[in-house]
Amino acid sequence: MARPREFDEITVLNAAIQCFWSRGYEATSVRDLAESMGMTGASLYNAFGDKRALFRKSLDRYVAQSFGDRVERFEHLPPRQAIAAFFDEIVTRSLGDKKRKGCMLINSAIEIAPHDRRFGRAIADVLVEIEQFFLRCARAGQRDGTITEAQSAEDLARLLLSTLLGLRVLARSRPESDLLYGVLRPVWALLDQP
Amino acid sequence: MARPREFDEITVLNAAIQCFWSRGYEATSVRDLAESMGMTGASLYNAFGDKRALFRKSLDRYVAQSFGDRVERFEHLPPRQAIAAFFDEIVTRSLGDKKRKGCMLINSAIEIAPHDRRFGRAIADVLVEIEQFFLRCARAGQRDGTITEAQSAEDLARLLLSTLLGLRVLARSRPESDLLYGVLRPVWALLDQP
DNA sequence: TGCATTTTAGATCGTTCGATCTATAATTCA
DNA sequence: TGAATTATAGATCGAACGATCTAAAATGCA
Repeated sequence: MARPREFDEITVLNAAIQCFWSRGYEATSVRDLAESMGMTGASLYNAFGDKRALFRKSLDRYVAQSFGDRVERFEHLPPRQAIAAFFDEIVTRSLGDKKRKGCMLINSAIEIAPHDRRFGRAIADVLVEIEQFFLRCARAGQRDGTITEAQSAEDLARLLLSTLLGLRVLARSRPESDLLYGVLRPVWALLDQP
Repeated sequence: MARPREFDEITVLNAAIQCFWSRGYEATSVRDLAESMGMTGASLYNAFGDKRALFRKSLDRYVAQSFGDRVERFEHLPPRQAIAAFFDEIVTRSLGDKKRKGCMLINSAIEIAPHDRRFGRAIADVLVEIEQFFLRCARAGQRDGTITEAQSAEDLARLLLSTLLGLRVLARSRPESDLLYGVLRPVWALLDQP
């Protein structure tokens, strides 16, 4: 039919993710994006619409890759272990995050969710998905006796979600091992209490 | 000596805080600021230096007003009550925050701390101050028997700091009463365990 | 009352922003 | 092979950006 694209959509989208992830939405210019993606501005607009649409596509892909993949890898573990593995990976990645990019989802929740209804809804929906992952773990753990029943599974899931967000923010400004593991120790004590 | 200023520094700084607080640093233009502060761009630059210096002054004043004032009001309470009052106020304010501005300190920790060494250090220092407030409360509560000794005061302070950040992020995208109080219930259970 | 000093208002600096235009190159289908 | 379609490159659009300049206005001190 027509001339084929010279770029690979996945490759250039990964480049866009890196831009938005490390600098945020406002501070990333279309010229930054075009250069990093190895294409001209015209091609970028032709392929993705506008800056906002490209950001949306980048964020969707980021979420699918990071959170979706993590759930997939851990969900089949024994529930108490799944929670531990999930947070261990978060802390390990945070401590190794030299550029302090943090989590693109949470960065976006702060920077643009409150100013854009569509993004706000999309991001809130992902937070609900994460909460529900924790809820499934908490319920299964309560059933098999590895997680306390002193607190409702719903509240435990809420605490774990809040802890995830707290760790991510903390790591962006104080990526200290003692601090991050220190946050988790009381949480583990709570999950494990009789 | 010279012509006196026509503006009140506190008044215009409060206006600047509102701008940066609701829109963030990058998305706030100097023209936005000048109009909200009721002065011309020239006066703004003459009085505050540049946009970055104005942001710094706004953030310092915000921190002194919000966190400093809160510590002052709660620090003399019985320690367990001080912690409860602190978080009750956070949740109440978050639920009543129609414009979802969140916390300017935490928004800044995400948006600019990683990209600016001076800001990063300043913001990290405030997070340390907050942690130390929680640490003083935890230690005093352990002494008077109102807070568990099953966890170290240091770890309890870290958990409370993380919970504060988590609640603030959560509230910005899902300001739901059940969710925020649900995060806190297991934390209270942890503090109160024998 | 003039001189020195500072703040004001308004225009404007050069740069960069997101976005688009034109023209050319590359492909499929008839 | 020619017509139709789409992607490319490079120039460029008007608007907005942070920041500055000039000149007028307002003060204290001599």
